[in-house]
Amino acid sequence: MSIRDLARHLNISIGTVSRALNGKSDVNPETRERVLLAAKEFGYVPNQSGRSLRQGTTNTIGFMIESSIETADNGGSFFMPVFEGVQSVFRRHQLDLVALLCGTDEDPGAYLNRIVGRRFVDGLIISATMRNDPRITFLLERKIPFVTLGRSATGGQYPWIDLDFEGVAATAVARLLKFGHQRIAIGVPASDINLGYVFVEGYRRALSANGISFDPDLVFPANSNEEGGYRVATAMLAQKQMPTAVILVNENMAIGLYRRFYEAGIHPGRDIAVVGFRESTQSRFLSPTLTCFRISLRDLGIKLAEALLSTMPAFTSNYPQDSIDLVWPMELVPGESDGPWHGT
Amino acid sequence: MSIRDLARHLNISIGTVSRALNGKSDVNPETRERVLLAAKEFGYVPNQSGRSLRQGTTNTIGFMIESSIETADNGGSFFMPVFEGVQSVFRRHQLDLVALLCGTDEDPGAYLNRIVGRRFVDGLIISATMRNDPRITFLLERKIPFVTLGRSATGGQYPWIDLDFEGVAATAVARLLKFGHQRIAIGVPASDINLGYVFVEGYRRALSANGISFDPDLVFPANSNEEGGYRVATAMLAQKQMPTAVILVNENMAIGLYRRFYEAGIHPGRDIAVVGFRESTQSRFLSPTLTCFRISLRDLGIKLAEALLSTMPAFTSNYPQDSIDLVWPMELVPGESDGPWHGT
DNA sequence: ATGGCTTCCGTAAACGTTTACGATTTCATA
DNA sequence: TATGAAATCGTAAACGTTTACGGAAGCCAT
Repeated sequence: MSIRDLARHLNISIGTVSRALNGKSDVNPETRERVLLAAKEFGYVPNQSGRSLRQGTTNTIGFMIESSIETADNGGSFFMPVFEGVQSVFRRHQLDLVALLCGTDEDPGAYLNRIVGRRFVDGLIISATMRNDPRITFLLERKIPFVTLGRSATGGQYPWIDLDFEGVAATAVARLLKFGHQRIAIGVPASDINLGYVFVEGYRRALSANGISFDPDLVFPANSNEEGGYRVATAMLAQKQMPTAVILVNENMAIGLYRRFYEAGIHPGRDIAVVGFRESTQSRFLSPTLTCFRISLRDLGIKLAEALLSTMPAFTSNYPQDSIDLVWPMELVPGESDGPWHGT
Repeated sequence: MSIRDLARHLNISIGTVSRALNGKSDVNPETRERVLLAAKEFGYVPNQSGRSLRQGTTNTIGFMIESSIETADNGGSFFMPVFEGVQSVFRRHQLDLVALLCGTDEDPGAYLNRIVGRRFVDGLIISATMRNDPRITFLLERKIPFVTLGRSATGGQYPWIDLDFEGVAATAVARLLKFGHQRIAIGVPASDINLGYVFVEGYRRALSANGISFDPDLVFPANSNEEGGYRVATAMLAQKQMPTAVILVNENMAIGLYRRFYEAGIHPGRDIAVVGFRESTQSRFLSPTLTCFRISLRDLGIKLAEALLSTMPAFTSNYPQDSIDLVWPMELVPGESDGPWHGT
C-alpha cells in the first residue's frame, strides 16, 4: 500500500496525494477529503524510509540510556517515567522516540557513531553524563542536535538539564546539622559520572558554610546499587568513631545500607540517620521509610524534550532557545530514616 | 559523505563500491581493499534510509516494553538485562535494537500500527503479554515476524518464550507445605496480564496435587508493585484466620508487604513465610532476604533473539525453527523470609 | 584464430516519498 | 472580450542505496 496505489485508486497524481496528506495549501479541500478518507480506509501509513530519504530527516529521536552492570538493576525505574514525559511531547510533533541501550560489551562512542552515521535519528538525548564525555564532543562536531540529562565538564555549547544534586546535598547536610549530627558521611558513585562530583561539591560547600571542616574519610565511593550501600555501611562500621548520619545518592544504596546495619543490630532512624535520593514507590515502603527528595520525572522528561526541540531547526520557532540550561530543584520528603541525634 | 562521493574519489562506479562494501564476490580483491580503506578513512556509514528503501528491510528490531503506571517503577530492572541479551545476539547480525515504549496515553494497538506501518522495524519482541492480546492478532495478519515474552491465550501460530510461573508457584507451594504451612495465600497481578493466570493455575494444581482444596479467599489480586504488596498484607491481616504463608509474583510486592507487616509488628520469616519472585540485587539485601527464584535475564534475552531470528526469512537458515516455544525453568534461592511453621 | 568461460566492472532501474516547476482551469476585472 | 491573478493539479527530479544485466578484457582449449 504505497502512495502510488492510493493515487491510482483515486485517479489523481501521487503529487496531489502527497500534498493532500501533508496539509499543503494548494489542494482542493474536496479532493483532500477524498484522499484522507481513502488513506484511512486502506490504512495507509507513509513509508518512513522513502520519506527520510527525500527529506533528509527521520522523524525519530533517540534516548540513549545506559545499561551498565552497575545500574542495570535500578536504572529502569528512573528512566521509564522520564521516557514517558519525553514521548508525550514528541508525539505532538509526529516524532517517534526510541530508547537506545548501548550494550556493556560495546564502546559507547562506536555505538553512537553507527547510530548517527546511519542517519537513524534526528536528535539525541544523552543521559548518565560523564565528567569528560566523548559523546558530547562527537555530537558537537557532527552538529547533531542533542541535549544531555546531567551537565558535564566537557567543553562546548550545548543544552543540558540536571537535577540539583548540589542542592540536595546541601539541604540534607543542613537538615542533619540541625538535628545535631556532626559526623555526616556521604555515599557517592565510584564511577566518573558527573553527578558524583556535583553531589560531593554540594556536600562540601554546605559543610563549610556551617563552619565544619571537610573530612575526606567521610566520603564513601561505591557502586550506586544495593551492594554499594552495603559496602558503605561496612566501611562506616569499621571506623573508630562511626558517623551518626549518612547521605546517599540513591534509594537502592539505602536498601543495602539498611541491610548491613540490620545485620549489625543498628536501627536506621534511631541509631543512625539516613537521607537518600530519590523518592519512589520503594522509598515510601522501606522500613524505616526513607527521607529523600521528590521529583516529577515525567515533568523532567517534558523539559528535556522541549530543550532538544529548541535546538532543532525545524522546531526552533515553537520552542525558543532561551535558558535551556536548567538545574532542576527538588523538594525534601521527610521519612522515618533520620531524626535528632541522641547519642553520646 | 555518500557512496557517490566515495566512488568519485576512487574513480570507480558506485555499483562497484556497493558490492565491495557488501562483500559480494564479483569484485577484485585489490579494489575491495581500496574501497574498504577509503570508507574507513572518510568514516563512511551507509545511509539506512536509502538502504531500507531499496531492500525493503530496515535492519532494526523493536522491543516493545510496557510503561504502564503500575510497573513503571520496577519494570526497568527486569527489562534492562533482557535487552542486553537480545542486543548481544542482534549485533552479530548487524541488526540494531530499539526499545519502544508505548506511552500510557496512547493505545498500544494504534502505536503498533504506526510503527509497523512506517516500516520502522523488521521484527518485534512483545512483552507483558495479555491473555487476550490484540497486538498478536494484528502482527499475525500483517505477517510481521515477532516473538512474545510470555505466552497468551490469543490464538494463532507464533513463537513465545515464557517464564515458568506455573513451576514457580508449584515449587513454592510444595516448599511451604513441607514447612508445615496449610493456609498459603498468593498475590497475583490484578491486570489481564497472562502470567497472572499461569501463576494462579500452578498454585491451584500444586495444592490439589497435595490434597488441599483451593480457597479463592486466599488469592489476592493487586498491582504488582510495593503498594500492591502493602494492600495484600492489609487484606491478609483482615481475615479471621490469617494465612501463615504467602507467595508473591514479584519482589517489589514483597517490599510493600514487609512494610505492612512491620507496621503490624509481624516479622516475615518468623511469624509469616514469604516467597517471592524474582531474585535480584534487591532481594538479597532485604531484611529478611527474600526466598525467591533465580533466572538469568541475559540468557532469556538471547533466547528471545534467537526465537525471533528463526522466524525471519533472512536468518532462518542459521536459526532452525524447531521448538521455539519455551518455558523457562527457574531455580529456587532460599532466603530468610520463609521457614518452618511454628504457630498454633 | 575462434569460441567460450571467467573475472571484473559500469549502467541504469528501482524502492516510496517530497517538492520545485510548469500547465491548466477558473474567475474577477478592465 | 482580453488580461492577469488565483486555485488546483500533474510532471519529473531527487534523496542514497542495491542489484539485474550486459559489456569488456583476459585466458585457455580447440
